[in-house]
Amino acid sequence: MESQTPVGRKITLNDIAAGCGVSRATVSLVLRGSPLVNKLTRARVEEELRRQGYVYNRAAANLRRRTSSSVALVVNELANPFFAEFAAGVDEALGEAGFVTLLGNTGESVGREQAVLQSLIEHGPGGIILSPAEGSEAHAVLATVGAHTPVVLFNRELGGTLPEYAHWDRLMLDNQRGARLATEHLIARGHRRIAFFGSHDDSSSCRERHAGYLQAMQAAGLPVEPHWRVECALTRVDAARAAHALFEGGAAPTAAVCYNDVAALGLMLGLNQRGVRPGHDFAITGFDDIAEAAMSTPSLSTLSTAPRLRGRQAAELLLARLRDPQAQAGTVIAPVELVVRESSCPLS
Amino acid sequence: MESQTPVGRKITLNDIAAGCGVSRATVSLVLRGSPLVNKLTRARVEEELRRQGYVYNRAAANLRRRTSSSVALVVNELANPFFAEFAAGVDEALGEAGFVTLLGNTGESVGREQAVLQSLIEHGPGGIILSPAEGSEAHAVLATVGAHTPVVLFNRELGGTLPEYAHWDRLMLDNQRGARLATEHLIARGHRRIAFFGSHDDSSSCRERHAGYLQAMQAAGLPVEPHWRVECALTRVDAARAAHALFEGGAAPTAAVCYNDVAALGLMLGLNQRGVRPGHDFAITGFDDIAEAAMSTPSLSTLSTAPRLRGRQAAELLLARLRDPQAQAGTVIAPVELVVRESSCPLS
DNA sequence: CAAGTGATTTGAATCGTTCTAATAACATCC
DNA sequence: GGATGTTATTAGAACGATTCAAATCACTTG
Repeated sequence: MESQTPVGRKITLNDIAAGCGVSRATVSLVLRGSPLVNKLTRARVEEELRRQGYVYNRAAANLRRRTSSSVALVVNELANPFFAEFAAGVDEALGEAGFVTLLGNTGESVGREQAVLQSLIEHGPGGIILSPAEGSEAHAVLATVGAHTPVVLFNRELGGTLPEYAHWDRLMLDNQRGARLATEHLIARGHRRIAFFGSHDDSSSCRERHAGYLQAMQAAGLPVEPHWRVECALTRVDAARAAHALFEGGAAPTAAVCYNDVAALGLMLGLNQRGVRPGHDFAITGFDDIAEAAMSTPSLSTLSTAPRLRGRQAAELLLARLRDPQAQAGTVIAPVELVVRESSCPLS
Repeated sequence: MESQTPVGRKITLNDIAAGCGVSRATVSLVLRGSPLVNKLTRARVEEELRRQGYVYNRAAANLRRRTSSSVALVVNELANPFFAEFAAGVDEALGEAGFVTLLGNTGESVGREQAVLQSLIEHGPGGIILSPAEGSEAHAVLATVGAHTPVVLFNRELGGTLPEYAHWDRLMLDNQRGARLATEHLIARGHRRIAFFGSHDDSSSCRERHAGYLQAMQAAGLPVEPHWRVECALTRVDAARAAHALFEGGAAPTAAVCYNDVAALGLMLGLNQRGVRPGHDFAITGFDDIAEAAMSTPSLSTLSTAPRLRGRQAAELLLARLRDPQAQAGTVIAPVELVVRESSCPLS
């Protein structure tokens, strides 16, 4: 029967060393599989490790080695499936590399973002993957994370500008192109009065998508009415509420390019409440391709972003940076792909 | 202009102490707001802290104090909105208490669960909140986390039994009662041939829900056909695929109690593909009340579990345990509430 | 003025690792 | 036999904080 210790102090290298008559240093070498140690000693030590139920104290090791084995992941809305998938991807890739994920959720609040970053940075993560809250400012973030910890920005830019010495990497989606593709698609289906729905212009990704939309509209020589730009918070409930604004004012749109899938699904709900049938009387596109997009009725035409893959990619970027801290900072623009489903019906 | 340090070593207590001519001990006292230190010294030290841009090294402090300021959160499927919400709730409550969340996602794999727990435990979390993967065994989990780290089990039981010395708390949903309520509701709406759809019997929560269903059926004197129990993985896609099995064999059911919302939404999709209209020709109930439940067409009748609140609650349980490690281990059964929407139509 | 008091400050040990430089034991070579 | 390697092992100082006992200082006070 293995001797287990139901209660008592934690086992340390000293206990093991004492337990089999070698020095602490030797045990440490065994732990890290050094070739310097004799086969027999190694076996004896390993047996003792098992017997006493030793567990490695990585925090102590990190302190001594001045390294880190964690990465902080700070997202603006974990409850959004896009970010949940993203987080799963990040955690997966970090885990494979032997890192652990420190989670922080800001709920789209700049204040909480500050608090969360502050708390996480004190735990000494090797780096930070940050999807900023709307309205988050570069100088504020830099002030709390400091210049020592590498940052990968995901999804959104920060407000203001970073000093040159902070070389932060970026992983962004091809927002402008995506929104342009969606708009062109709706135009090709015969729509001429097309709205842009959701989010706020505070967010860089929103501005980019809006720009793509405008680009396509202008290229097609189509006019754009002011009341075709409706802002809302990124929840289904708020999007449903905001839907009605599309029909107040002049000529009502027959289609909408939505900031993302959550906004699009909320818009569908709002339209249904008005008796307008999405995918029938009104065409809609989303952005993200979250799992629900394929499953909703009507299914949602959208831009696929492969959030889990993006998560892995963000993790890879950070790991690369940790390997080479001096490398030139880079921006990766992840491609997006138009997925046509039922919601982007032709003009009836 | 504040002097910032774009590059260089990390600032420690020693730097601060040297920088304003006091001892390391004094600076430490200032940091923790001790009343022992003189007002003037405190001011001088605080100024220096700001000037040098000091950041606290919580790992070092934890090592010395033999405490922990982190909690590991291990979930079986982060991409499931139910768990994403749960995670957000956990992180929120832990953050308020000054703890940081170490994330681990197992993707419903017992192997990954082991690996994830192993890696997390080495970072010395104060405790673990675990929603086990299907088929996870008590003795295996205990062996890797050890008896020193308190655990709160959420949502599912582990297989096998725990030794008495491991007093782990539990936060479970009132699965049996919930499923019974759902079934009784469908019976009250006139259904007599009711299926139980989704998940696998490996999972304790699934067995409990199934038991609740059987209980209601028996109480109403209704027969249960074997092919009315259809298992599937907890993704919409697999649920949609599995839907067809309901109609193979004898008398087809007119309603289904689903293991959870994801299964229910997938079932809807599968029914639509067969030309059966959920909420019209076929009644459905879910479990969890994820955000999409209210938004789907038809909207989904389900059992509300308030996942974010459960997350907070799990965190509270763990924090209470950290405050009093010797307290009797407890099991909390969180109430669930039937939310009637469109999907549970009367028998047509 | 010696001793007592309260308010501040500090030296040194410690947490559980890693790592450098030193030591020890033993074989090899001229 | 002494110089030279080779191979295994280890003592002890870090890492960046906390903490306790002890020291220092400025005042009272009998």
